[in-house]
Amino acid sequence: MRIFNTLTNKLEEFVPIHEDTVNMYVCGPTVYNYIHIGNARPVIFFDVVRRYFEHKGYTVNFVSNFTDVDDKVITKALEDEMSELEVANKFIEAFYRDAQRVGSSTKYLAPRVTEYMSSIISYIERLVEKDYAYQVDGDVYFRVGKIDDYGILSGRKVEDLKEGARIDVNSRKENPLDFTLWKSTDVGITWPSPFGEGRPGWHTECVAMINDIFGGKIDIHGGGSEIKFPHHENEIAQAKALDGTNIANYWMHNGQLNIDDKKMSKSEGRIVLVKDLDHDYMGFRLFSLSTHYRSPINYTDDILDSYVKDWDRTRRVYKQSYYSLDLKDALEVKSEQTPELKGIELKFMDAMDNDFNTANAITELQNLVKYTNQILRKSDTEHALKAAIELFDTFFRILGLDPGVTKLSATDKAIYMEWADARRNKEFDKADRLREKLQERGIL
RNA sequence: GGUCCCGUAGCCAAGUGGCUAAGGCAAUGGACUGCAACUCCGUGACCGCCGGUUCGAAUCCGGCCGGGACCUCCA
Repeated sequence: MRIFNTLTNKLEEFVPIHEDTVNMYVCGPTVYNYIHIGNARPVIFFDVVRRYFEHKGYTVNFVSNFTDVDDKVITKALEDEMSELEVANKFIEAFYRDAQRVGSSTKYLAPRVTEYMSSIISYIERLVEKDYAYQVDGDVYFRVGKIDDYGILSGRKVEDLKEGARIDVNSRKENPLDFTLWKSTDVGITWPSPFGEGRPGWHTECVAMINDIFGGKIDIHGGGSEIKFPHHENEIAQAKALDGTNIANYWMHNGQLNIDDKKMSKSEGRIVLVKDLDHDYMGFRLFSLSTHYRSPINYTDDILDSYVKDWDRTRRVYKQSYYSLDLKDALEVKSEQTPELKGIELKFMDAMDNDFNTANAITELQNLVKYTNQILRKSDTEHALKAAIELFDTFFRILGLDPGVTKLSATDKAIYMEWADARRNKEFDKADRLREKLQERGIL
């Protein structure tokens, strides 16, 4: 299985640190608002990464944090006259709801910054002890100049960065590239520390948590490409300062989601929240996985609509197959693999093995849709249909898609039989009434 | 200004040196059908432009045009 490692910019064969286990960490949201569809992209993609590793038999230790202390959280708390904790709780709850709506599992470890304050503080202390960080009036900054290959992840050179850096007149930093580890402040929530009252900068939480939870280097560190620099670069710098590692063997970054070919912008009204997607969550998930994760993806209502239709088609054939067996009480029939199904399965897994090429995997899902529709039109295909359903189940489990189909009740079956009889007897008025009933029940 | 990415049919999108360039949506012709819906079969591409490398390029190199990201809080 190959993964594109953004640390080396190469496709690399995946070799876990511990056999049969994948330790992965994905940078999570800052919880000061409802998540938008751009936030949902890594939530969906890395969920699929985990699902695929699990499909391959790995135990996956998946961790994704909540940044619950930060300027934006504090500002929001002041605006809404709530405590930071209340703001965080509100939006963490909303996050879980939205994540589940788009089909992502929320059963993973989700540490909060506020729960790891002592780890973060001691991490900073150790950086100071090793002289990789310095204190100025209660602030603590990281000394970027001490890291030889700073810029290794984002492919930047320190000289280039200096040219682009803004000149901060009141800077207390030795070097404009140095970043804040601890910020002295009296606005909003603060914690006592050896450096004074204040709160941590953004860049230390992830490394401190990874250190605490995993006790060292992990297999995969993921996140959006826009936080490659400076956030992930700074994580690497800190870890390198403390123990000389890159924290993770494989770095994975997903591309951005744009709206109308432009970056999302709250101020320009170009933003779509997950909670406002109405009921098109599975269509959105399909859309989100239809472009390779490293490429940018463009959202418009029309584009989403075409995937909503595609998903309708997919769940419809699944539903029809399932019900056609259920109506004959044949759901437990022995499945019989066909060469076509085998070919579809192999190509699907090949695509996933090749750096999680979900776009090509979805093509195989679509091929499965077409093939299943073909056998559905033929008679005496129960065994192949059962195999097709099983393959759908596998694909759905890996991609996190849920067709929401369950067994028919005795009443459902009775109405269906009555409808079939009425049609056979050409009692069309009666048939139409029954058809309507079946449609209401979501069976047709 | 610095660093980097992308440009494939009306729309979305795979493919990154070699059979007739996947797949979906839309459109359109046909089949099926009590009417619908669904479904099936068929129909669509001078791969942004110009030049180069090569026996051979959508794929590699150079230039141009167009779009975008990061460098600054932002997933």
